[in-house]
Amino acid sequence: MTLRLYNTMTREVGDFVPLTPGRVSLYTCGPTIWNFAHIGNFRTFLFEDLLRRWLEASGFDVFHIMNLTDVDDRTIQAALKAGVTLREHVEPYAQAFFADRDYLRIRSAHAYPRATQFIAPMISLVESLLAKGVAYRGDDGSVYFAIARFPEYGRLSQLDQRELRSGASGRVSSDEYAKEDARDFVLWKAAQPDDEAVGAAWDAPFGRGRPGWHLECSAMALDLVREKWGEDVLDIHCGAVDLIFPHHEDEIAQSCAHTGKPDFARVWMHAEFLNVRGTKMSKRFGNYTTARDLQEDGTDAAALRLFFFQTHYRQKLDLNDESLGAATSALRRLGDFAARLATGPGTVSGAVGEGATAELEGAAKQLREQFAAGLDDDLNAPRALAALFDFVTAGNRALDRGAAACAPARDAFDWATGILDILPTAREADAGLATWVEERIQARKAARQARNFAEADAIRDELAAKGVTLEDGPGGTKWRAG
RNA sequence: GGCGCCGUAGCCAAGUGGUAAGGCAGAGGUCUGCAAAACCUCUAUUCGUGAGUUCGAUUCUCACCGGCGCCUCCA
Repeated sequence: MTLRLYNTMTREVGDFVPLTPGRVSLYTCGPTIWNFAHIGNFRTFLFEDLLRRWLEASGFDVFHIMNLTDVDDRTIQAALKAGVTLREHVEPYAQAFFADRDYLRIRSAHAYPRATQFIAPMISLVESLLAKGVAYRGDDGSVYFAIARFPEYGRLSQLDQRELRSGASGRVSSDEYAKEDARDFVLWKAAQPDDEAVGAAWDAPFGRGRPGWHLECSAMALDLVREKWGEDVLDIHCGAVDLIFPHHEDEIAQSCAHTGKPDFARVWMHAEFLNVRGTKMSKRFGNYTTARDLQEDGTDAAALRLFFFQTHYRQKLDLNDESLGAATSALRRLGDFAARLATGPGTVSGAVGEGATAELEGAAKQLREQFAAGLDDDLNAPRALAALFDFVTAGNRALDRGAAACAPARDAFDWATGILDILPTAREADAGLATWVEERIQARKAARQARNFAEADAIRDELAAKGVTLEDGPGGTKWRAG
């Protein structure tokens, strides 16, 4: 089986071949830490988390970099408004992002570079581009990249096939007069009073100022990958679809003009948006939910992961009132099965049990194959999940028939659920509640033995009122809260 | 206006040139004192509409309808 990935550059799914066999440099555009990230942002980060995990599960040594954008219009304006320095404003949001990341079980990247920590490499990059003649100093003191001098410009977004309508997005700022061409983008912005006020200006040979947004990714990625492996091309570069143009297009222009290499990244992958009733989730539209909102509502992070993974990453996904609830129900099914597999008998004697155990082992083998086939196919998590649920059904059936919860089944299930990381979060049971529930269960047991079912049902109702569900099984009565 | 994506059961969502995975919800059954969980069965003759290519299309082509995204600092 070979991993195949969709490459935005070629608009095709192809075999993934890293620059150097066995290892992968993965650069993922991170959040701008001017505020809390919303779960639309996290859809992309969760997709990248799965990519990272699957690459590692496939045997690659992955070097994962995620930048944190700490200098841009939004961070500066927010700091200004709050009356603090850029650094002071941004730090709590960086910490909040890490906390959200941990809550959502996203594996930590190996590096979280911030633009302000890489001023020197960015200045070098600008100097290189100036020396090569693809950048110029505008009348306003800013440094711009001259698109006209980089013929390859537009390959990623197929710009050659389209007509740019300036201002069509309605998000264009006004100070565009200093550029030679309206499409040129800024590499280094001449310092403004607002920048100075929050400590967001640095001296450079070509004038005091601050880095443009696109510059940071090129400079940090090249710097870190060179330091790590001595390379100047990334294996995979990810982001959400809105970054294809202009962000990634501009990164390519800067980086390739500098390195002289045909590619900045060998594979470009982009996640689709999370929509809310048809419109993309966005701070601008006010239709957003943050990770901490979900956490406060008691949403299991695993349910959100499951919800996201049930839709392919290149497909728009709509969040509505029912979607998370449905994922929570599905999660419970997985959790119940996990518990059953973990506590079930390890060995069973007798022909019936043995036949069923063989069946369970067969299902486990199929799980491994189907799950891998799904993820190998451009990270088709919905297919992988279908394989997982097929295994749950087959597993329950086999266990019902007396199968032993054998090691091959446990290992395959742990492997698959571990890669997706979608088992319910183990909850710290409230000690007082547990004691009370156990006491009530004993009382009910006594009532049942006395065949006083009215009393037994009353106790069950009493527990249900507290959100406790009972399950009578051969091994006694089990209970579940919430 | 340019470029691109999407439209599959009540809801969410895979998918293939040869006749529709999975999840949620729902119905019936087995088990149970009754439940819960689990298991079994059922729930799209059909994949936005129309036409075309083909022995055959949900899957390819065209048109149309509907939704969405990007078009210079939005994950």
